Amino acid sequence: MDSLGTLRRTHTCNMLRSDNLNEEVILMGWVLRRRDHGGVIFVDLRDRWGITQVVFNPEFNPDVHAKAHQIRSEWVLAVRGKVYSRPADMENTKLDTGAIEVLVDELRILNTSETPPFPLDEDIEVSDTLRLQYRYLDLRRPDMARNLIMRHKAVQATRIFLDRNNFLEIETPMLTRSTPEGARDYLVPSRVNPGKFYALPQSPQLFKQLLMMAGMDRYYQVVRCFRDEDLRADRQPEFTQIDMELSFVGENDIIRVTEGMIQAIFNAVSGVEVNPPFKHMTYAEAVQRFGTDRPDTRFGLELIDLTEILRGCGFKVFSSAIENGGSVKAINAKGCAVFSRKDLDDLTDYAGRFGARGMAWIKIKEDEWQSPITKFFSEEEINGMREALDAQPGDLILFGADQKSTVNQVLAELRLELARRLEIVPADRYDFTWITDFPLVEYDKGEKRYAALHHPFTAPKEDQLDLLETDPEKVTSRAYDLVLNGNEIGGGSIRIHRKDIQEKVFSVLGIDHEEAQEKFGFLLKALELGAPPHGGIAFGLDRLMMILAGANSIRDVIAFPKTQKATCPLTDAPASVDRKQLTELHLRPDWKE
RNA sequence: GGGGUCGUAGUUCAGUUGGUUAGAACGCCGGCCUGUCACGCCGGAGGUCGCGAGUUCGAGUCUCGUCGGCCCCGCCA
Repeated sequence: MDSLGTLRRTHTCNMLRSDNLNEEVILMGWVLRRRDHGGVIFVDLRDRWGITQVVFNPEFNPDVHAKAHQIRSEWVLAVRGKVYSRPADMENTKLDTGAIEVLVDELRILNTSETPPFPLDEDIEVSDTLRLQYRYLDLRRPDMARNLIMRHKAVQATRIFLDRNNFLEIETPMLTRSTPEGARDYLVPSRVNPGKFYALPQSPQLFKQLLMMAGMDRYYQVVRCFRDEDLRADRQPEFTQIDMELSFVGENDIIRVTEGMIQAIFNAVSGVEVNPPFKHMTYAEAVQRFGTDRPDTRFGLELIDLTEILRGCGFKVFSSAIENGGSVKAINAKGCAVFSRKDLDDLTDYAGRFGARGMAWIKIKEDEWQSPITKFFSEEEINGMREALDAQPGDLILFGADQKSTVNQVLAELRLELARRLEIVPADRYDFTWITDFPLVEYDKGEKRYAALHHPFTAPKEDQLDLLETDPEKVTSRAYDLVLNGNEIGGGSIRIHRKDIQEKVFSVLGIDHEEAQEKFGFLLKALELGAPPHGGIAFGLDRLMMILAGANSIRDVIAFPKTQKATCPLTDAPASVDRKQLTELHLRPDWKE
């Protein structure tokens, strides 16, 4: 006889309702909580579906009741009993199953449990190390279980939607070659080929393009990607993308099909209606109005450019920033003139974290513009600012003046911080924006060369090919990002399908012919052998789920995530390996332990 | 590589100006309790104050170092 005996589960712990009265049922699950009254004993039995109260009554079955006394938290039980309605006024409206209970006639203890290292039944914040060390307990908690269930539903909806739209799910290699562009690779030494290494994919980019060249038309994959970079709340060394590529399409075809996919995901996961088409905004507009290419458009506090109004003004910090090619922009924090000196100091400190060397401000009062810097401005400049900012009494103006990129970054972050402080961010709104017309490349001052903003396979706009040689920074690419509430959740582009253009772009990026052949020869060859026009996109599943789950970190939507040091407290990975393993891999174990 | 912050009972936390026996709540253990649902009542056990050094008559508290968690910059799309 196995440990279940003859018992087999008939219902989950979230299934029984008043309709089931008098049915004999068998439930299995974990003991969330027991309430032992000496006489009657109540146990809240939990599985991933929910909670059902089961009752042990000494008058009904003394033997089972006696056995139930020893039950403790997180023991695993099988119970057989009959469904009863709870006595009048004893229903628990907090539980889906709160109208009923199961009076137990047979109890089978499937397993005992030690006292758990942290409570599973409360919303207490437990330390992350402990949660990850005992992740299997953490995942029993309803919030975490809900997140994983959500994630499953999202992936399921994705597969159904894409299948109906004639996409093929095709797997690409996890062991591939290192790519020079982009993030640091995770490397895997080759035993069979001494001194050579595979890389784990940062994305299946080249393979999915090759699949288009293979005629697969529409490809997708829910795929793990790897990047050996430092972690953040929204960055893990391994993460999952919904990766897609389509042939014979332009930007809008891809945008249309993925909007449908997002709609299907939201509907399946949370029943939230999203309404495509989503709005579009150019990169230039996003940077101008919000200081970033992933604007949170759920609230105002937009950046106002005062550069032209204040050119040559008497305040040297501003005028010299403008003379040096920078800009002056400002945010009108409506009604914030009441901010204290400390509030302003805090905001200045905050701005400092993003490179601001200071933060000028003006409080708009009924009779004056209160600020240490007002005296530097002419009446014309004051009036110009008043008009541009729509400054009204009670407002607070916050300035940024520096190189353009610094001003944008500082004010973009300041804007978010202000919105949080003012609590003006609508929590249950989903604001989608497509960002388009990105520059193809930007100049990397450190590396002294142009770097691809998206990646080196992104197509330039076809009417700007001439600019590639003369003024690469002016070239607009055919890339697009989908931004949701200030988070970049997806990005893609129409790719280069002509060999001559791909070679030209490589050369702009400082990859000479020889290097291009060595690293991307196989792609260039494929472009010579009938490559169709194609493009694609990839969505960050973890980030999307984080937003949908209302979580603060993608760790909360990943079953077994890593700590910020990229370790796993559960398995203790990464770990040392035997000398023999290293030798086999032709690695020299000569570092210090 | 850098900045910030945290580390005290199983858990979440408090701990005054450096002061003698380090507290609370929950949990745990024992007892009582037949309608609770965060059950209740009574009693009890439980501490390498992350680790190491230093200052001091005396360190949970101050200093330095170190390890770890988290947030951020750099990095990363």
